[in-house]
Amino acid sequence: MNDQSDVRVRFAPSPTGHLHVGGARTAIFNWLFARHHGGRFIVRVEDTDAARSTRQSEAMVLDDLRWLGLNWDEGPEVDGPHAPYRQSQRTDLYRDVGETLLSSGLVYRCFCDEAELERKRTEAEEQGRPPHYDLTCYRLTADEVAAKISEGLSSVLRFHVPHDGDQTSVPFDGDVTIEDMIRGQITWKKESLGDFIVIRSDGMPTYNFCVAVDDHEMEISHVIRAEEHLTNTHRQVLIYRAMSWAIPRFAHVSLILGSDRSKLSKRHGATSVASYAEEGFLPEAMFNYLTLLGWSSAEGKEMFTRQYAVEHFALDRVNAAPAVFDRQKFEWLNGQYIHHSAPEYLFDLLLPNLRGLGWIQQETPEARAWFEETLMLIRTSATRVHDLIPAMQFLFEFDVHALLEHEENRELFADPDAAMVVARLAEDLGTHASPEDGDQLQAMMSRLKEATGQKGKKLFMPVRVALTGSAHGPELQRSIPLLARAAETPGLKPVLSPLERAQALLRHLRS
RNA sequence: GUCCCCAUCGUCUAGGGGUCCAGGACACCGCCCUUUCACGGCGGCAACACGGGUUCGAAUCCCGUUGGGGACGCCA
Repeated sequence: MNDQSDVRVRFAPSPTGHLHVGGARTAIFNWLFARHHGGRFIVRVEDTDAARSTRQSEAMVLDDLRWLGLNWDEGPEVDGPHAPYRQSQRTDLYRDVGETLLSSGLVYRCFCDEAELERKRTEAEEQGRPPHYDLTCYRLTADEVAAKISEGLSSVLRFHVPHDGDQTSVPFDGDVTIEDMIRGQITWKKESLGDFIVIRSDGMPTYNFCVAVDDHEMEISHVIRAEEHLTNTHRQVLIYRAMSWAIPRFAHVSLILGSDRSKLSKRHGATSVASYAEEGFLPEAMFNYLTLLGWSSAEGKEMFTRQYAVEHFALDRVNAAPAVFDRQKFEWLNGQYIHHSAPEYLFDLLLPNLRGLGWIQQETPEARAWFEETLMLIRTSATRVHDLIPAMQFLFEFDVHALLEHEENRELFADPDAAMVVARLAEDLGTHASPEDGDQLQAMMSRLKEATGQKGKKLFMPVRVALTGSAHGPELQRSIPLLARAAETPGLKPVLSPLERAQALLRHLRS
């Protein structure tokens, strides 16, 4: 690690569905670590479980990573010096290492079938023993093994954890100690470790085996991964030792928990990055929030760019305790990003929706400018991107029936004074042009004040409801001009002018 | 059950022997801003799991207890 360019880290997803937030956070920490040290960020697809892995899932996971802004230097679709980066395409490599281990006696053939193993496991558990393999096949003589093979029995390759009493002399010790960069020293005694399968009966390698082989072969310097893999580490270290390979540094990041403090899973609701994207969360906010789940900047900054995180990220500021995923804080952060987003950016995000709703019919410069001004006005009311749509609805839809279905609006116009304000408003809009800026609106309100004798809330509220259809919304000073100009902005859906709105309401109040 | 990890406000966290009757953020409550709703500003509530050590002094170090989580698979 003295030479910073030697940093090589990897994110190793199994392609069995969309990228989950836990995986995303692990990917982010790896990416941050690589970028901070000027190292390489590698993506390796762990698809040795043929039954569950699909190419479609792989594509989804890669899309999710890209959405988060995590680019990889080596991996699928990019390639690199250690290609291929899909484990299913590297099986020859694993088989070779398996053979090597078999010939040196560090791995043995095991003929026990799954049902038998299952039986032994439950038996061991009932007797309060650790559910480790009972070494039946380890004790087989060469002749017995040969006999079983000629019988046509299928077998797996099993790794033997060396113990002191072993007859075969072994070149390494079964006790394992690592210096985890987040958790410090962690030790496993060989007595607590069981022999484990390295190559399945169908010839496919198991997770713990290919991880070790690939991390070595790909020259991974730091293995940064979730804590659920912590207890696998001893197996991988044993494989490194058996092969006399240099052992990488490990850093086990704590788990992300649901509100009940168990590992975050589907039953806690949305857990995939894609589902949050669909819900209207911004990639910048997701990146920021996930980074904050376990890491904190020395300055205590809570909102930051990717660049800031790259500059300040360090593993020694990563918390060893698990973190509960707090949707409320995530929503707050997302809201902050939206409140500060450039209207141009929001407009581009929303464009497909606006087209779908018919609110924009032609993408004219005028329509674009009008929307940007609108978004500037309403962006502070949203916590998710899609909240912006209902916030703009009053500009495009006006329905007197719906308006009067609201109790508070009915009560408002039951007051003759309020109804009278609407009448004067309609008159004013009929004789003067609709106010197209704040000054004109102010002038109109002054005239209305004089004509009605009303002021304050009793003047503004009837006007607000009459023109926007609701007692709540952004400031009138800017909303009304926007509404007035919408009617004459090319490219927008044709909308009712302020005058038409006031007249429509008036007709209803009188009937 | 066995092994491993973890333990500061409800949640995310700062803190790593004295500067801590513990700081920030979200949420919540109040006030201000405001013709409404938001935004924003200000303030409030709220935590060192427990018990033993070590030390002049412990949220910080050690041991234990309790609690939580994870792993124990021919899944990854």
